[in-house]
Amino acid sequence: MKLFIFAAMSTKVRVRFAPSPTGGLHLGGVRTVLYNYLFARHHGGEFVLRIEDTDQARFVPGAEEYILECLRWCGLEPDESPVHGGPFAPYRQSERKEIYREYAEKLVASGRAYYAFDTPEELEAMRSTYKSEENPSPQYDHRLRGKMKNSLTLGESEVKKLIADGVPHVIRINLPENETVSFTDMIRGEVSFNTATVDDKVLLKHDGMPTYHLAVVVDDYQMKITHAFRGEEWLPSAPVHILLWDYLGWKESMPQWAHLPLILKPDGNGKLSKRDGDRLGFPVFAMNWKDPRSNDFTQGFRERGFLPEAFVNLLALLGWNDGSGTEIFTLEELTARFSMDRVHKGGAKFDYEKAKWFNHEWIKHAPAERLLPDVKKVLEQNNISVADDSYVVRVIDMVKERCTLLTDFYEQSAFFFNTPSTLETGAVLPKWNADKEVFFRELTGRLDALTDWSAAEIETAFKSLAAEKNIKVGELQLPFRIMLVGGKFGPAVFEIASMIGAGETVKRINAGLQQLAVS
RNA sequence: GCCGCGUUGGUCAAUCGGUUAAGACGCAUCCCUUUCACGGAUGAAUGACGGGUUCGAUUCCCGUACGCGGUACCA
Repeated sequence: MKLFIFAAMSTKVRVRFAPSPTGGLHLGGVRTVLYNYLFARHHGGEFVLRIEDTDQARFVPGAEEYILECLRWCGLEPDESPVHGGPFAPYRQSERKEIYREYAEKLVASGRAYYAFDTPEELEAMRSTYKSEENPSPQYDHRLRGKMKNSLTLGESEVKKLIADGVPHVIRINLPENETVSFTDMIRGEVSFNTATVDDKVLLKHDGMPTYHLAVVVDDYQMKITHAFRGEEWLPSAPVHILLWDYLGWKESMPQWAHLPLILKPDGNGKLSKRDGDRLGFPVFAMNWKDPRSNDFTQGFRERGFLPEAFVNLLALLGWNDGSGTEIFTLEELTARFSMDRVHKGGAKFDYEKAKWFNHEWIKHAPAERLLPDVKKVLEQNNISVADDSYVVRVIDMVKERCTLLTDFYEQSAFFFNTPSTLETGAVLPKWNADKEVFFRELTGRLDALTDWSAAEIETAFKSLAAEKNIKVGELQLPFRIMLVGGKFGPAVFEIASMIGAGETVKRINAGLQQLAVS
């Protein structure tokens, strides 16, 4: 029993999301976070955010904060991160710089890696001299490393001298000539590669920073990561990572891998990019992102009017489903049902129409109180100030089924707050006549006399006058709507009249009468 | 070029050898509603191709085609 408990504790699930802070957070990135989060929560494990900022040239200030804010908005907070802290700090690779060199040197000592002194120009020269029709991109591999400037081809004393002289160099992995590396991917099953086809990846760069290949292995090991999920684009370099786990002597603690399918552009093929969103008119980033260098601005799902619940829901279903046919899930439900073996192998084209449907579903089913802060924000952005929250709550309940995006609440409910400035008179003009004009003129009097300003009373007054005048109620409802709303949309007219009050209703009728007369 | 991974309606997808091949989005028609929606009903639309294995293949195997990813001192 004791043993069992120990085993259970030692295999506690730990996963990580490891983005590089180079720009806005792509929807595919959020999905990777989600699957990590869901898997961790499902198994009672921990979710770590690690920042992969080993490329100083691509570092973008603000990107890390942005990523954290995205996770917060989605409700996918990490247990450990640069700001949350944790037992394995630091969580920024740039702050772990010294750690990596030691392991790289260890690999050199054991012959699994070597120093390489080739300059960028020399590498370029190598590529162009060996470039041919059947080999358009020559690799620094077992066939070519013997022809390059490295500790395999140079004498020991020369290598020592070069290093002592401070000549810039990198450390590259020394891959076997012909070995099969295979592993079991949680999504794809058995995957294997031959080392002959992969190059001697740089492990440690000339500036002392590790490349992703070294850093991901060292950090996953040190942070006790049990399951490593990443995009499918990493599959080809998986053998390098697996060999590294082996060469470093950590094979027993290597995480289980899962390579997630890509999210594809809706038209054509290929990975979905920010450009596709710009081109097709939908967001790709989770939140607004402004690149501090180019000042390039990109709208996010949040600002576009998506609810985080919907965003998370739609992302979960993009590449996974539980087989039941249900599509609307809360985070809690997703956590309970998620499993990696139901993740698809093939990439999924992003469908913005379906994304909007998810949001619409969430808005329709959300309690008005949940929507209140967001709706108030939308109204305020359109210069509608809200004094009475309970009034807005009632408005939300009346119009939410008509709102696909949060931003739709503006045009769907503006008439509850402001007198419409322009009326769509064209909708009633063709059938407008003197009888109707008289009806509305008299209607104002009847309404003024009402003691109980309820929708039912208004409707009764409206209908009995119509009967007296011998006009079909249906013929009168549209004009009434146009006067109150301004257009052919919105909830039941009598409800609207009841909401905006007697004075405002009469005022709008008179204004409408005037417009219909002059036009 | 080479290596790897994929491929069920327009899109997301179920099926774990035997089904009339679910369901959802979108689309169309109808009902409800004398607005717009919501809701309800109906419909059109799918296994890339060729070989095997099998009594039986969408499902398993092998090819081919196509697509994607990788092929950096980027992640």
